[in-house]
Amino acid sequence: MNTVSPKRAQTRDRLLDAAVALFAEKGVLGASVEEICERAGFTRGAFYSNFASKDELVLAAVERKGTEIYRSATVAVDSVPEARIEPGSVDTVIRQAMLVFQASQALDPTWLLARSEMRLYALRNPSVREPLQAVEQRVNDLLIAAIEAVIARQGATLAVPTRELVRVLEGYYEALATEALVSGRDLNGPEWAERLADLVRALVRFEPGH
Amino acid sequence: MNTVSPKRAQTRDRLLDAAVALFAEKGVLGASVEEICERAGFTRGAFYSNFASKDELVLAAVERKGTEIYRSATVAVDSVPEARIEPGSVDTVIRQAMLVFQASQALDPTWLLARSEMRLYALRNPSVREPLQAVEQRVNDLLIAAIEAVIARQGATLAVPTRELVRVLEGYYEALATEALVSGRDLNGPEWAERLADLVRALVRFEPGH
DNA sequence: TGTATCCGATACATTTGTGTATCCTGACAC
DNA sequence: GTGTCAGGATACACAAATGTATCGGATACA
Repeated sequence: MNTVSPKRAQTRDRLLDAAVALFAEKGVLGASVEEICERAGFTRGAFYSNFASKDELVLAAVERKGTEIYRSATVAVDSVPEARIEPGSVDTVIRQAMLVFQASQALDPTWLLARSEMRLYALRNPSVREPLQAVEQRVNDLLIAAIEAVIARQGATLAVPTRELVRVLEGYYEALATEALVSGRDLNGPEWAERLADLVRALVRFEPGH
Repeated sequence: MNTVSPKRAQTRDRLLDAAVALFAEKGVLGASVEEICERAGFTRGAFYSNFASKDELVLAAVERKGTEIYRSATVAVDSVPEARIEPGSVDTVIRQAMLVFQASQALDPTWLLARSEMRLYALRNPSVREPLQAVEQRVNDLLIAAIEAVIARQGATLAVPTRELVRVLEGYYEALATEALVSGRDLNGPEWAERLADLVRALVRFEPGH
C-alpha cells in the first residue's frame, strides 16, 4: 500500500494549514504540537500518526507550498508569451513581472511570515535546511528564467545579474511586508507595488535603439 | 539610589552577551533563561534579579546594541567629511558608505541573526515592538542623512528615495548574509562587498556636468 | 567587631510540552 | 452480523522551563 487514502491526505492538509497559520502567529518554536492539532480539530494522536516530529511537519509544509508556488508560477510564466507587450513600455513589463509574483501566491503576508520563521528554523536544523534550500532554488530558477525571457524580448538589459535582481526584489519586498505588518497597514495597497516598480525601473536599462 | 553598581551593570552585560549569542544560535524562544544564565556563568537567580521577564531582556539587548551601533555609526559618519573624496570617483563614495556600515558593527553575522530573531519576536510582543521600532528608526535616519550628505557632495542623485535605498541595501545584505550562513561561507570576503557595491552603482546616477 | 544590605544561589511548586503505548470507532469485506 | 483494520482519541510517564520565596556570603560602613 504505497498510496495514501484521501482521508489521510486531508488530515495532513488540515494539520499543515493550521501549522503554517500558527507559525506566522507564534513562530515555529512558539507553536506547540498541541495547539496545531487543536486548531486543525484533532488531537496529538492524529499528529503523531502522520508526522514523526515537528521537523517533518515543517519539511512537509515547505514542500507543499513550494510545489504550489512553483505550479502557479509556471502557469503565470507560460501565460506571458500570449500577452502582446508593447515594445518600450516599461510599465507593462513590470506589471507582467508583478503578476507572476502575485499569481504565485508567494506574497501572501501570512505565508511570508511563516516562511521567515521556517527559514530561521531551517538554518539550525540540517534535516530541514537542505530540502528548503532545494525548493527555494527551484522557484528562484524559474523566476530568473522568466525574467530573463521578458527582458530579452523587450530588448532591455539589467543593471545587475538576474539572480541578484531576484534577491534584491525579494529582500525589498520582505522589508516592506514586515513594515506593513508592524504598522498594521494593508500590504496590497497600490503604493507597495509602485515602490517595487520604481525599484525595478531603476534597475532595468532600455537600449536606446530598439 | 538611582545609579546601578558597576558589579550589577557587569552582570547585566554578561547576561545580555550570552542572550544575543544564544538567540543567534537557537532563536529567542529556543534559548531558555536557564541556558542564557549558564552561558553567562550565573544561575537564574541572577537573571530574575536583573530582568522581570524575557521580554525585558530582549528589550535591553535591542537598546544596548542600538545605542552602540548609533554611537559608532555617528563616529564613522562624522569622520567622512575629513576624508577628501575625489569628485566623480564612484568607488570611493561606495567604499566610504561601506565603511560606515562596517564601523557600526551592524554587519556582524551573529548580530544579524539575533536581530532577525528578535524582530520576529518583537512583531508579536507589543512591549518589545515599539521600542525596537524606535531604535531602528533612529539608526536608519542617521544613515539616511549620512548618505544624502555624501551623495549631495558628489553632485549625484539616487534612482530611488534615500529611505528606500537603505531598505533595499539592508534587505539585500541580509539575504546575502543568510546565504553565507547557510552555505557556511565567510561573510567578510570581498565578493560580498563587491556585490553590494554593484547594486549601489546601479542605483546612483552621476550628473554629467560636474 | 558588628551589622545592614546588596546580589546572586538554592530549593520548590507549578505549568507546559513531548512521545509512546494503548484503546476505541466507523468503514468495509464477506 | 461479525471480523478486520486504518486512523484518530485517550491516558500516562517523563522532561524541561518558569517564577517565586528564601537563604547565604561578600562588601561597605560605623
